[in-house]
Amino acid sequence: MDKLEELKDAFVETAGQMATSLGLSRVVGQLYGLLFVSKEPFSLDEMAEKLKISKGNVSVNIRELERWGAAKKIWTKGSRKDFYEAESDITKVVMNKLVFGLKRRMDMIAASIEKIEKELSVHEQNKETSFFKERLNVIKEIPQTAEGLLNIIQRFAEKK
Amino acid sequence: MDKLEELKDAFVETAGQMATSLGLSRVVGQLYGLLFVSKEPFSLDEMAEKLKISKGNVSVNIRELERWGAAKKIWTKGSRKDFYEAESDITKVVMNKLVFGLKRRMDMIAASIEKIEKELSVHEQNKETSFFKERLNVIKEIPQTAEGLLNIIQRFAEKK
DNA sequence: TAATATGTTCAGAACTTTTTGAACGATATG
DNA sequence: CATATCGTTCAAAAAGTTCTGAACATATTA
Repeated sequence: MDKLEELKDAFVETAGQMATSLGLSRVVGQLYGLLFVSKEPFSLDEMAEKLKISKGNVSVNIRELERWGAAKKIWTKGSRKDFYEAESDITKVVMNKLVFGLKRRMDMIAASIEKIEKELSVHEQNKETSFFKERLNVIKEIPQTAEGLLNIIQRFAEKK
Repeated sequence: MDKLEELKDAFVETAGQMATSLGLSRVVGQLYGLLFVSKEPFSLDEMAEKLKISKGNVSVNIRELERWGAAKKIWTKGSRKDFYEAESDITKVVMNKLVFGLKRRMDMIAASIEKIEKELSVHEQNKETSFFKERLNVIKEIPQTAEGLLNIIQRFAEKK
């Protein structure tokens, strides 16, 4: 195999690992990597062929990338195929996706804790409940802290 | 069932979700939650009973918590059982674990990319390789950016 | 309109992760 | 020393996740 192709493959694999490290799907990372190092856009079939995965798999994951704004469809004269290319300013897109997702989860957790706290306050008060309340107050700080951090990260990403 | 027990169960479940959101194991989160809202330490069997999971499962996961410094074994007079209680200053511990893990992965990725870059530089130079190089330079920023962010987070956590 | 070339869907297969529980070793008790 | 009570281990089961590919829908071409 061509040495250049080998290096591209290695890059695609690294992109897959990177995605995994960020809690995203491996195939999504590989697809993005593939498009990112190619000047030419690729069709579904080409992507499936290059990554040795099924067309169905590509179809689902490429649309995921499109949904995030990380890949875009290219219309090509004289072909019925959908071609895709990488949106090169990916960092912001992925960052936002991650930050937004984490924020949402933190909000859900904060809501759960508040609900418990509220129900606890209408419960009979005794030593056990007051210990529980104390603990809840400690734990409540986590989503708050996380929220603060996520804001910092977001500002950091926007500055870029 | 006792209302207070119900609320504690809800809390334990929330702790499990929180762990999941941070990329940790659900059971580890549940175990920590269980210990965290209990004044009394628990034995293996008690934890298994409360969470309705096997003793083997508890054994493995409680040691994980212990390894992180998030739970500690309590010696109790007149009992052969191991009792555990929550280390209450968990935030820093978990934060460090997460940050450290992410840093390690980013380092690995940075190394992969550098390796590719190096091999590319000894390859014949043409239009295609220079495009590839350009792209590599863009992607190289990601682990660098992440590293910077992780440092910010770490400082943030230490301030707490 | 029929045939062809696409992208999409989703049931089941393949793979991965988590959990169980029986077997085991270690330690305490009688 | 025999028995009972622990915690640990790990093979196999269960549950969860990802992938495939055949069936299908839609659009294009002849």
